Amino acid sequence: MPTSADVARLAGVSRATVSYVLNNAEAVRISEPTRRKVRQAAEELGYVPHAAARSLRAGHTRIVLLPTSHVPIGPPYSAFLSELQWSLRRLDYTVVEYGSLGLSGDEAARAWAELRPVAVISLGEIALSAHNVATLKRAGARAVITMGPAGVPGAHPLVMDQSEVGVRAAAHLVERGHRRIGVVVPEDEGLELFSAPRLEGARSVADAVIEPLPMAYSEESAAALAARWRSLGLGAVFAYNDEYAMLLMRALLDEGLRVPEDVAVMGADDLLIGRLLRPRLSTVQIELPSGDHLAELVDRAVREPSEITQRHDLMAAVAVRREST
Amino acid sequence: MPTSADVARLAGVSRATVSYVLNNAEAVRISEPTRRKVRQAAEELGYVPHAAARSLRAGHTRIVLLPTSHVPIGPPYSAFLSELQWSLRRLDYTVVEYGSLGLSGDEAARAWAELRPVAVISLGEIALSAHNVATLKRAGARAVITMGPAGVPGAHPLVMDQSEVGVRAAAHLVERGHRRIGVVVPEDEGLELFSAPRLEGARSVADAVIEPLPMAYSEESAAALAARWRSLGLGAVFAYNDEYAMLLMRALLDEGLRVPEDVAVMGADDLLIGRLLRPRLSTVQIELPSGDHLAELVDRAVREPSEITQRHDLMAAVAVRREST
DNA sequence: TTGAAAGCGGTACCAG
DNA sequence: CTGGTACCGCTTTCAA
Repeated sequence: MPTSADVARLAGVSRATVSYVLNNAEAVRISEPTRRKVRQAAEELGYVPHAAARSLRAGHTRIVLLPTSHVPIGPPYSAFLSELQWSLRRLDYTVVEYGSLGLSGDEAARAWAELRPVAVISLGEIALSAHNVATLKRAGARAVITMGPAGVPGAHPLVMDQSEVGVRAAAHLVERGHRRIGVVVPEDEGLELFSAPRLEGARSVADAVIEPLPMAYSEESAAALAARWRSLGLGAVFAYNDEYAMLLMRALLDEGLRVPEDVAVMGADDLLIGRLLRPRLSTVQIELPSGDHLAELVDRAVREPSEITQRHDLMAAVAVRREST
Repeated sequence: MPTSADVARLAGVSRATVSYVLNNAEAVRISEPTRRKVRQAAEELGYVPHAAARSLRAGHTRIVLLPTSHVPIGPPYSAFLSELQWSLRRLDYTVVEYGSLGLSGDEAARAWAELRPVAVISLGEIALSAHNVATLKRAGARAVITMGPAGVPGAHPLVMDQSEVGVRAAAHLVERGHRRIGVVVPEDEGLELFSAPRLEGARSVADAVIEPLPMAYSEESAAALAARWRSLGLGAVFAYNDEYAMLLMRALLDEGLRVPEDVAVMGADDLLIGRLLRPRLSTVQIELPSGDHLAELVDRAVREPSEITQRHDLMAAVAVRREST
């Protein structure tokens, strides 16, 4: 691969001049003929600058690190994430997805710090300590953003509190006269990040008696749960999200139960599949900020780290009654 | 941030020794007391090596670049992708997601090359020319893998040919006695990468007369299509994937049509939602390789670029009859 | 067994 | 307006 020295040689100028021309340096005036020579030489050689060398010299990168677990977190969140990536890209950041499953907070912080990211956006898969945040900051991170339920000292808290979803669901069911409420908890690994707070949220609602119901994402598991439904004595169920809710509702209907007369069913995330069956599924609708919005927040934090410190609440949840409750 | 020089100073040794100790260099024998001193100094300072500096010196990176468009490509593919990322991470690669929407092949190749990735895995959002592949190779890419339907000269072709899905669907419907077949084509932007080959595949089936039917991912659009269904004179429909199929089937049932008597409905991707309605949805099941498998392929290509050159076929598709056809 | 020093590719200061 | 040069942090010969 040709370097800037090769370009300089071919153009008959110095490396400094090459750098000035190719970066459109404002501070320095370069004559038009020279500019042309340099550009043409670069073109001819197929010169491409070396990002690592540049950021080594600059002392900072444009990397935004996004730790990922490989969990199917559901359409609204993955849409949000990909929008976020896209928006960051437009602001000229380089998004690095760092699979961090199984790493401790210390290990993760160290591994991330090696890349000297200018910002880290953690969804909460990894529990970061204040010390970990400090490590990242020392390594050049101008913003460490956590999106879990808990705030971490030193980090910018952008709260995405899933417990609110559980609260809305349970409150809605209580309002409609139910006391004993089942809450489906996915057995599938990795989903606790979402399911645990949702369960806790439901538990926190006054007058509700909550019964956790483990269930896997399969027809068989749903059928098994439906088969023993009558013995549970539950008049209502909040099923983690719309997919689990639909799976369970289908099984309950097959079992001969009437929805909502015998059992009220509530989902979450307001997915389109909730409208495929009759009765239509009641759900908890979630309002996520746009990826653009968060990207701008990150950008501002990077440019002016001191400015943004207060806690931002990112998520709103509201119950939507359809026909299943 | 402390550098290796700081560690050296604190430990009372040279930078070279620090490097040897921290990288467990085999070629050099360092006394145990020295090792301890160095390790402790590094620990004490919270030293974290600088990845960019290291790879600048080494002359190569461990970056695998994954261009992304921000399109909802559906569960089986996104599961495959996240599994792939995870497997690459385990092989000690750094996965960089590069949002490349709207870039031309030339622009994309240039932007990617700046990072000097050791491998590029393109899903086919960007049409790469042989020249672009050459640019990437010159920039240090030991493997350029394309997963679209078409092979690119110089790249390792890993074929994921979506047209096979259309072929299977149409063939299944023809086999069951249908001639005039509607094919739902999503209006949603970005999905042509999948939908166009699926349509073409269906078109290629002998004895089938194909009618493309644009439809958006919404109840309204499905209802509108269902409302004019009787006037279309189609006995069967292949609906891009299970989600569109379910949306349409729901609308057709609401319209008073019987499935499969009046109209046979076929989906693709074998999603769980296909089993929520009655009749259960017939579908084209797709067999994707495991992320592990592809990651190993990439790894082998990186280590021995010459070895792998023949075209790998990654995807198998097979029609699964349930009750809707 | 350890240290000195060169150099990876760019950028930006200071001279001329 | 352009060139020389020091330096970013790390690895790796080569000498001592």
